[in-house]
Amino acid sequence: MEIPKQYDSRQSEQDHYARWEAEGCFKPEANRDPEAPVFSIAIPPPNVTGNLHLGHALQHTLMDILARHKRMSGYKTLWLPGTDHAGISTQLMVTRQLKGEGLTPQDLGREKFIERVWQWKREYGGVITNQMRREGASVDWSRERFTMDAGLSRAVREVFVRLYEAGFIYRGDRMVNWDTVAQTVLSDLEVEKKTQKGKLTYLRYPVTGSDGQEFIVVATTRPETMLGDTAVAVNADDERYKNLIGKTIDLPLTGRQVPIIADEYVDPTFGTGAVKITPAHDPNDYEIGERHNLPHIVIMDKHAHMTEAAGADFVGLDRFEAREKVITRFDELGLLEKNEDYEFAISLSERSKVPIEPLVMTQWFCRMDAMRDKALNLMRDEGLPRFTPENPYGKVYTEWLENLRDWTISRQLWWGHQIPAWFAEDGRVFVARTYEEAQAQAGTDKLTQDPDVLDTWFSSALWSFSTLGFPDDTEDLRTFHPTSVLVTARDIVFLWVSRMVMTSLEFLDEPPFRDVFITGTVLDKNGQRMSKTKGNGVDPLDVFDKYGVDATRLVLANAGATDTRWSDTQVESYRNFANKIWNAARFCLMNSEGATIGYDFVRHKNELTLHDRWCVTRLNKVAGQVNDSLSRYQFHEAVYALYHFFWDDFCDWYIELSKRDVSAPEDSPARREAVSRALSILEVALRLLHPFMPYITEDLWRRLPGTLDAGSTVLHPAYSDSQPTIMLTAFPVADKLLIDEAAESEMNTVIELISRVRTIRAELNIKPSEQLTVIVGAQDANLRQVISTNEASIKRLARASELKVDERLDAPRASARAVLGGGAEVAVPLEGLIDFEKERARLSREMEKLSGEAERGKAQLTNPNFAGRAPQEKVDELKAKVADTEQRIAGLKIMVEALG
RNA sequence: GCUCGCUUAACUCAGUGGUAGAGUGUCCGCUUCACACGCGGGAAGUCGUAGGUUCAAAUCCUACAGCGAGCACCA
Repeated sequence: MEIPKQYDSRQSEQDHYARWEAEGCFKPEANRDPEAPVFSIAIPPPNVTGNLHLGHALQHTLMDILARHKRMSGYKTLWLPGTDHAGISTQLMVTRQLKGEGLTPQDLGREKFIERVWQWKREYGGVITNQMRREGASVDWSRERFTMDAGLSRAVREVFVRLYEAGFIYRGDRMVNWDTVAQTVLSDLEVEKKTQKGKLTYLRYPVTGSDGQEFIVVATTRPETMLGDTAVAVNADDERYKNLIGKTIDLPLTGRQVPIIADEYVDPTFGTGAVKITPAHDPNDYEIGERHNLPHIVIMDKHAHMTEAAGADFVGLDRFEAREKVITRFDELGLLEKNEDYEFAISLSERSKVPIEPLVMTQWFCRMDAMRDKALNLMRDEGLPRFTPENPYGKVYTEWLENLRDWTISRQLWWGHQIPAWFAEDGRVFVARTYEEAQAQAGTDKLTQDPDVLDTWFSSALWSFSTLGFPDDTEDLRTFHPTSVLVTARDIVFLWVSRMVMTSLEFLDEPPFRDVFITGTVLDKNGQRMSKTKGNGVDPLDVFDKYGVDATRLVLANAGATDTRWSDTQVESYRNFANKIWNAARFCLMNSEGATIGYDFVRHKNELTLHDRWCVTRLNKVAGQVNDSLSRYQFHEAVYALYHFFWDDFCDWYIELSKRDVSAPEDSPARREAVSRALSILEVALRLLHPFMPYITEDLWRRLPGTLDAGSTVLHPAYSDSQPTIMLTAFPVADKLLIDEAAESEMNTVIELISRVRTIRAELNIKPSEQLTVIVGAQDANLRQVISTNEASIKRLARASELKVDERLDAPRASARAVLGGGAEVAVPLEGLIDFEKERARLSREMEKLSGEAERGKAQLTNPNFAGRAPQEKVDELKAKVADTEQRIAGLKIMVEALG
């Protein structure tokens, strides 16, 4: 046979993906059953500038498992791929590229710049999608979407116009988060809080008319903003300041007098109980300013440089330089009370990592209250979307929605969806789907479009339906929406998940998905988040190269919703598993002449060996478990069940026991039958494994005899006119006719007997080549029957030349002994090898252990409370267990006596 | 500050109201005709601490400790 001894994952990863794609296996149209149920997933579109990381690989693996499982189960399955235009990061990236050529975006102008971004996208935008092919992702590439393509842009304009017309979208002046590096406004969700060590500076403000004798002291982390103060606020109930309310202070360095006002916001117990108010540069101060009609003095520009309003001494300074200078000046004036160390939370731009500057600006906003309420109702009335894991996501989702504020949707960028609003020369604004429509509305062609673009998440919020053809009423939209499940990372539950729910309810009157699965986070081996800055990231492609895609997928499937520390040893163990699968198949194939798959275990029920019946039972139970686990998104359960079925049941027992028949004479029917059965079980196992390990299963499946024959394939009926591929076979389900409980318990007896003998061998250091005599004593006739019937199996795996079975254990004194369940006893005569003392000690130790168990069991049984209150089933269970244990103890006692 | 999660064998993690499991590692023995990325056998855990509920708690409840996450933050 030309099959190599070791599985080469790279080889099989090369061969199959292109064919699957070319033959249309990923397309829902492959399913020809008009009645087929539908399963659809919209991919969380990765950032087009990005490279694949393990977080993507995790999400994609889980989605692919679900998609392949449903597809094989006969669902018309669509997994729709695509990428996101990622406004800020893409623009920054291309800007950086230009910088290398000594150019700025302004040098190019808007149009040329955007062209340049598209050029960049054409060149590098395919990186991540090609990496997805390597993962084996069964997405329908013919439906790939990009948030900036024509269809999605149209959906964005449509939604914007409708929301504007409904009064949800408005343009207005409000305090916003300004990113001084990216030069754009950001939404609240794009701002991250970080605790930072800094200074809390206490400034003395002289009360007007007190001749520098009376001060009010304020504390601040941003002393430079004092240049824009227009009030000092105190709490009306604060005795210390009550008499000052209504007076003014002389604001140092500015020559201004500003009022002392009373506001509830001020906490008298914190700091000095007096707060400087800078309405133009602080969100809280802004609110207070609104309440008291305070003037705004803008002392900082969009680059965080001081303006002329800050005074001649400060104009042009950076905010941090200004801070130092203010402190110095106060010190010089004797107005610096103190400057103490302080830890506080600072707002940083998620993207630029620089402190956010709160500024009052004219921006576009979206009112969220009405849409929010629909989403909250959906959760309250129908419990949708259903989050897995339920905690904490169901709760934080709801809480976040309840506290939702208006959404800043405009961005001062060039790359993105330009806002469909046009201004006339007189300042009037016209919102329309097209320029022509705006012209018609305005009655003039002297219109300028708003230069701003929309938040990238505005287009992402439409992703579940814009990708399917919205606003047109397409067949795809009718067929595949709502999608079945969303699989995504936890950091975008608010940013994306909640917004998709709101827009979908608003525009389609239905949720975008019923289920949301939130994946865990892949951490480094020390439990740290992987990040570029820390340099602790693991590149999935390296892992694929080293261990194979299939092995990597198993690690990720096993992680599921749980945070997981990445370790090579885990991938390695699954790489070994893949090799195990390879070699099990290799064994079957090496003997496959004249054999075929598709053995009918029901029809040949009476010809089967015990291990056949047992393995088929296990196989069907595992099929049931896998289906059940996947329906609950418990990926790790499915992986566990498959791993242990394949390795322990199929390889360690079934194949080992099949070897006797498989090594029968070449052309004997017994041999062909045995190999056909093994091949058939293997074939079903490969199908069960396929969603998890697509490459190795396809590779091996194609080598099995009979799989590629048009007449005898096991393709799912819905795909009967497709080319044979394991992808389109029927996913196995548990077949009651093939579950044989008696076979399981009989096989357990055989396994226990063999294991006991093996243990004796190992403990007494008997050479594997030594053939033993095994003597069994059992009162139970059925037990004797089972053992006799499987004599050949037992002899083979216990390496025994002789097996004697009788009602009583009749063995020479010089024997090693052990007890089995059901009152059976086993002895292995070992003349000259038995150290009677040691043997007695060994048996006594065993006896002690069992005695302890029996004692505890009996104590429980005699406890009237237990007998009275525990369910009968549990009582019976324990009774049986104690009886068996006592039987074993009795057996051991006799054995010790037999040693003399 | 609030909310949530985690704490089980040396390591990484499953798990369940009824006498503790896996993988890796470790120890012993193996060129057993698919596989040394393997085969057979073994050792190894007061299931974070303290209470409570229960016939029975590692599992449910309460408090505490440690770790982590999210949200909100007071100048």
